[in-house]
Amino acid sequence: MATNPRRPERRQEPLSRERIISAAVELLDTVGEGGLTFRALAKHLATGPGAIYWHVTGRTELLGAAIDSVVATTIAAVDDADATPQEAIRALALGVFDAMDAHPWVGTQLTHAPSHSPMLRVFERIGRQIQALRVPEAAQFTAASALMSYILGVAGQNAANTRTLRPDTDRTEFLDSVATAWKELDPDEYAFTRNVAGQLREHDDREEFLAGIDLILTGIIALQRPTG
Amino acid sequence: MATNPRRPERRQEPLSRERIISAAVELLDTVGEGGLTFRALAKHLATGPGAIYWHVTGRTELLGAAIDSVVATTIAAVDDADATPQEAIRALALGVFDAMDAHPWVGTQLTHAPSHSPMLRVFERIGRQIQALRVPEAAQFTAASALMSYILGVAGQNAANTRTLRPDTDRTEFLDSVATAWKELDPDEYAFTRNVAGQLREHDDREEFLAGIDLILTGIIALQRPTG
DNA sequence: ACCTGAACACCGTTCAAGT
DNA sequence: ACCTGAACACCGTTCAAGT
Repeated sequence: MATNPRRPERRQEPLSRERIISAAVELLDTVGEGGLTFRALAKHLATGPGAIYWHVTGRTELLGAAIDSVVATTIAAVDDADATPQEAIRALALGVFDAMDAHPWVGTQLTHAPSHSPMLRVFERIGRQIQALRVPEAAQFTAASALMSYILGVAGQNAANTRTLRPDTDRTEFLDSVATAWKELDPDEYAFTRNVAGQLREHDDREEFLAGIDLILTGIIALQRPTG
Repeated sequence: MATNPRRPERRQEPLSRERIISAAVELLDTVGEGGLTFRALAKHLATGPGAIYWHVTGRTELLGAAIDSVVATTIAAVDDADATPQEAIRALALGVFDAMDAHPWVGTQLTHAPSHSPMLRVFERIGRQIQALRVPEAAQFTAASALMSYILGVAGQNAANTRTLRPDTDRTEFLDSVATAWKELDPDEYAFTRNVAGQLREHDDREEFLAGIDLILTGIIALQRPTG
């Protein structure tokens, strides 16, 4: 018998940085940030924890590489060839939003990444559209940064929410529970919050996110220098 | 000799939730997020790690209480009695910004806090100004959320930066090094980023932050319903 | 009621030893 | 060159035992 039909541990390919990172992404998606352990990852790759260190310097770099790979793929997939600058920015922002939605840990790690390289990719693509919007040079950095910060903020909050959530509760159920909690706040101290609790219940995360982008875009367009 | 002039361990007051939290804030400020250990905290309070659990359910709650106390104090100190809505929002945002500056860990933990209560305080105060700006009811939630997300995004980035920084490097030195790194990026892939690298060098964090707030405020004011 | 600190079940990371 | 896995130096958290 030359080949064993069911090897219990298949060590298909040799270990590689690439395989490690994609296994890390898988683990992050399934068990969350806390579940990404060198021991768990090693088991997943049918090896010992030490082996990983040959390809990766440590946990920080591993997390960084994981987001980088996810964001890079997402950003590359956004097609803004025939779009107006505004449309392109919305498409880009939505791309990041959907990536966070699929991988909630991206939201937290986006800011934590020491390389900053995933953020830099987004920043560059936003910036090009800012230029296309004829924003004066001196204000271009501000405009692109504002959009970037907003996107990061939403990412962080979304990640925080999914982290708080029981894995089985769905969106509307969650929003309902928050809205109910808000309605029970002290009427004097939290008058506004109580008042908008209803809007929270019927809100769509993606639309709300885009509405925020549009607010900033309105502000940016007000900076526009004349054509010609 | 009734009193010992130099008691080596002074256990002034009994342990209390309050003392634990303020010791936690002190530790976070001095040794950072990673340095806040139950063992270190216990030593600081001249007790054992187990004692802390009598007053606090665990590390998550402790961190939450720590930001809550810092943000609550900051927010309470912001006086917006005689300000226009725009001025009040700027003052509020700057308050949070300065709190983050003094306590870099706040930036990260603001989103992580499970109670969300520090964010809720800010949200409420922003919201009241949004109402004063005569934003239509249906858009009030969006407007307040956008400002909130932006503030959180900047907070997160700031925290990430100070975390990356060697404790001794100062602001301008850091900005210079980032600007230099940006100038060395691939000219085709990062044309925009290279282009604004100069603006990064001469930028003021606080002003940049406020400029972003103003962009969003411009967008919000465009939503304004007519007076009367 | 509150505190103590040893003990438990984990971590990330290192490193001698293997192939 | 690459992998192995025991070992080290930590964690947060628990809990019997003390006051």
